[in-house]
Amino acid sequence: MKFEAVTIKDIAKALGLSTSTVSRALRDSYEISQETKKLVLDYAARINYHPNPIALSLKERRSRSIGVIVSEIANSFFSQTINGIESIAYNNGYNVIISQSRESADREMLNLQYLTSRSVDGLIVSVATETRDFSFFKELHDRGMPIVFFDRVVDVIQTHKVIVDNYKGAYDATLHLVQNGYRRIANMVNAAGLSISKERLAGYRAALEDSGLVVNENHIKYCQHGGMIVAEVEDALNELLAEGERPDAIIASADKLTTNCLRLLKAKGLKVPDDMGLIGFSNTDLTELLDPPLSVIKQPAFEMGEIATGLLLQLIESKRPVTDFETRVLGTELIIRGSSVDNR
Amino acid sequence: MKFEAVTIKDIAKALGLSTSTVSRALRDSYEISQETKKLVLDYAARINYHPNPIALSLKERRSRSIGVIVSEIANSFFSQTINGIESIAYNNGYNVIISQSRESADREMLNLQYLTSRSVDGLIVSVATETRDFSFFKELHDRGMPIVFFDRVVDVIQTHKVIVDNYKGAYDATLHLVQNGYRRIANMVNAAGLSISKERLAGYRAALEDSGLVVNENHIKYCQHGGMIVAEVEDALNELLAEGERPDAIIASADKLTTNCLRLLKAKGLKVPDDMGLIGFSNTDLTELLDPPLSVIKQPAFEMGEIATGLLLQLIESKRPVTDFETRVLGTELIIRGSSVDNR
DNA sequence: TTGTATGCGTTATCAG
DNA sequence: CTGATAACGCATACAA
Repeated sequence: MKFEAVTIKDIAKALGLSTSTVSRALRDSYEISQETKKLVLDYAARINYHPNPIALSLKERRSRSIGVIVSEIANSFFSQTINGIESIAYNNGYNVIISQSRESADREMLNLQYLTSRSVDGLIVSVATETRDFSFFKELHDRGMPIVFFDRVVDVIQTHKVIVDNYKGAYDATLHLVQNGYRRIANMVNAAGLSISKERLAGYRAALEDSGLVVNENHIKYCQHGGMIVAEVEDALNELLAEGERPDAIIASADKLTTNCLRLLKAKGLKVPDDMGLIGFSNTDLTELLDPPLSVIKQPAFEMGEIATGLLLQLIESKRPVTDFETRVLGTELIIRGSSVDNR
Repeated sequence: MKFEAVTIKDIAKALGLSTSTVSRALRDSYEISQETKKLVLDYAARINYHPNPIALSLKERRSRSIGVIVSEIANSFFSQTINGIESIAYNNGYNVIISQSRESADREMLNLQYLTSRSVDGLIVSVATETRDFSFFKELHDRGMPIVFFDRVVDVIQTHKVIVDNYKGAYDATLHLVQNGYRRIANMVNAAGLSISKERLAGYRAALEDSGLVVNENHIKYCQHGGMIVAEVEDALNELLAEGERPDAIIASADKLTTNCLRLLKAKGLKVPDDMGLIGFSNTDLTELLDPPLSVIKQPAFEMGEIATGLLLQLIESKRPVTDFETRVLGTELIIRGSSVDNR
């Protein structure tokens, strides 16, 4: 009853043809006469025929849909990326199915199973903080499922990846703090296992070392939940403030880490950047309207989504198995107090 | 080749049974012996069998998936709502397919067609600003497609709706401005056709009238694109500032309207709230960290998503056609300078 | 209690 | 050029 769609059969019956003829006419097959074609096409258009994608999926083992797994949709970076993904997918007639891992490895795997069993033609993934075991991804990929990773990528899987230059982003930001007189720069890092964490931490370390400063290991605090849970940021911050060598600035290597750090500092009456320098990775809106504006490292999220999708569609639609995968590295934008100072 | 899933047929062959027996055993049918059931279930579990949702969809004309249409994913309000939607859907074994209208009526209809042809079991929709003609929605709904509207609802369609008390939200905010000495309060409104625009405008009018103030029609500016395009906000703002009776405060009735207004005021060197009062509907992060914090009317987005999904699943799973639909009205939160002063 | 046949909408293969 | 038939994976009415 629900949405009684017209089928090929309806057309065939109405026109006194067979379903195969109709099917071929609709697909513009060379072996159908012009008249029949026109007849069928006109009628199909008139009664607003649309092929049933479900039937097609069953038959062709493809669904013209791509699965996306991110940790949280309600996160500016990811929602901006999804925007880019959807945009390209839409233009190419693909549908997007989005799911959230909420940083849970279990949930990530469930989503993965669901999406594959739903015959998505490919996957775009940014892995959960919790995930340690990537064998499921690997197995899937080995079986031929096209996967493109972005942001949080998986080293052990050979496929296209889209990331930003996290190393340089953190490096430049740290250097900027040094150049502005900060000497005891701490680093609040996302979950240790993530690719982005490692890269950003490395950039931070290198900038300090290149500036002739010594890295104080007590100044590096990991937050397993990436700042989602305020308490963990608070603990980390309190530890930093209680340090013998108390930091005078912080690099926050995740979006929520940055904003929650800012909240907590404000709550403690510490002014940014006078009492405490702060630069963080963030794609949140309004940072430039804070007073003073918050300095951030911003990722080209929308573009990342576009690129990832382009690469994925390429994989999906290429006839032969691809072996030379590429890692696309985009530049971050260092926005100091509301105005961009550095690009690429 | 890709993801060679095991089918019922494989199990049947391996166990020397017929596919129907296997199918029934898996569905725990009463007409299958305990032994056979156990045999089948154990084997199925062992080889990690999962029914093919596509085949199921084709057969049962249902997909255990729900379609969501919003204007923009990368908008705090909508991404928070989607978060709530996904959360409930996930708990009930439903999949969510999200699409964006980008405020275009055409695109909205395309998405609608796509989703229905993909056999979604129901729809959760917040209509595009551009949409004037709701006959497609109506037709779909009349044909039995369960639809729940949220935020921007459609009057002419009798179904569940989830909204906030936009009238009261705007009323309270306007009143608050009056009580703080503002007398010439303007209103920047989203596209005129939207339900939320009308409701918010009505609340604004009522508050002024109840305060003994006269509504100056020149103080009401519509922005067709809801503030997405900076230029339209700028034009509206410039017109307001050029008014003979120049406004001393603004109610911004949409998220982007609020933030872009703030940006422009700042650019013009007008301080909020000293030079110009401003309260807007907004679910954007960080507003409480602005200095001074921005006063906003905040919607319980996540909760709205949860409720809408609950209602939709109810519709989907109810055997008989539902006729008594309800409109769930939630309270907004008026947050003045970072601290909530009013609820419900 | 189990098996056989049919159909969901489509396309591919094989006959005419 | 066109038509009949099988198949994709599953559930079910009908047989046995």
